[in-house]
Amino acid sequence: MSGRKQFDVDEALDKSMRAFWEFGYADTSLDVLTKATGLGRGSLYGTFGGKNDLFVRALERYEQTYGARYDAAMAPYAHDPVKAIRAFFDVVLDRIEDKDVPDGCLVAMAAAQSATLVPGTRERVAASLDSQRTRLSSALRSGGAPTKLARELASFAVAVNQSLGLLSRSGSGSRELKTIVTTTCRAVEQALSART
Amino acid sequence: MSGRKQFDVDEALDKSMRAFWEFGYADTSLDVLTKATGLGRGSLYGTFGGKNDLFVRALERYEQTYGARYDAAMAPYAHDPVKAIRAFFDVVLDRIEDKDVPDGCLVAMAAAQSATLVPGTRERVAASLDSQRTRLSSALRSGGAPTKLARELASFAVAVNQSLGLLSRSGSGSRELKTIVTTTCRAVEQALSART
DNA sequence: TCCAATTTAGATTGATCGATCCAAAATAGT
DNA sequence: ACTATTTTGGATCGATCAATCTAAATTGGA
Repeated sequence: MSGRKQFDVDEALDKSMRAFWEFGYADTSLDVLTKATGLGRGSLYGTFGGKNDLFVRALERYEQTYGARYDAAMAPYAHDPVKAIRAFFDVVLDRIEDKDVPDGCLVAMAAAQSATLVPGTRERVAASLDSQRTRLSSALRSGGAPTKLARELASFAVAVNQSLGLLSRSGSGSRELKTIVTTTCRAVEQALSART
Repeated sequence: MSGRKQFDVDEALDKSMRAFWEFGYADTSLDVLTKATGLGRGSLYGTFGGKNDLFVRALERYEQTYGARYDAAMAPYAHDPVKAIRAFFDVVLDRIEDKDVPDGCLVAMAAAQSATLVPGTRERVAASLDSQRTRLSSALRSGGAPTKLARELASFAVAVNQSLGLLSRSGSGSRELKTIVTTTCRAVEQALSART
């Protein structure tokens, strides 16, 4: 081998992301990572740094990938906040039902494990949650919701979203998750309409 | 020492519960447990069996302790479902603010770590979530909600409750948690009133 | 064609894990 | 007072962890 990488870095990152997503940080051993990517330890360390660096990269990739999907799904409903929220949750439900990808949500997983992550990484996860709040909040505001209410409802929706990721891990069926989403969207709708 | 235990079994269980609650299953090593309880490994194994047995006992203790508080708090509102739900969440918020006890929720923690628990324990956690759903559902029904709606709203409230435990772990302040609870209670209220 | 540069896979290291084991300690019953 | 019984704390075991290191492999440039 030579001065050229023998593997696709992006593909390796994607496979690492799925491994972390499936098993969480602590239980994704380097053995799991080498098997998932097909690479040796040397290649992983040389390319990404340590395990935590790789995890942060995976988080970023996750945020980027699904952040783009959220934006795309919500874009058509810039002045219909309820539909925007519904579109947001539909992306989430689709992802949870997607057989090609692990259950749950990488960010929810990371949040639940905050206490045992490498110190700096905890803030990284919190930032990820915050960016989600911001996304939803601005979607609601662009639909006419007052700032304070938009923030409250965004907070609320992010909370529900986290629990969807968590519940789908502990045996809840997609029917139950859908019911929760429907209830949530109704709540948002009524909160907004009560306001006008 | 002799045929009599030299320590209070219940106290040791309580301290173990708090350790699991704070660090989660995987990151509560036997070293942590021995330090938390002040006992040696021999005593822990002799009294409780292995680590997983102790964890299950801790889960049961948690469920029993807070289950009783939920019941007590909701009892006065047998025919006011909205107030009952609010009382439920007030217990949760009180617990989260309680300085004597770790952040978050042991069940939420366990649910998030389902994938890496000893196989039989996962079902135990799911059962715990289910008992919470049942509790809320019957409180709603006794307040006059139709069965199906009661189940839906109970599911919804359990989901929000899980996320409170999760968010409090990843840096959300109690103000944000309170807002989420308020939004949730409003949602329940409106869902119930829309029904009549 | 051959060497320098770089990647790679696997061996290795020190630490930590859950679990087991054992000798010392201490009381209850005789 | 003495012995049998049980508890106790620490030593120890094999396994696994993240991380480092090394030698072989490979190809681009001279």
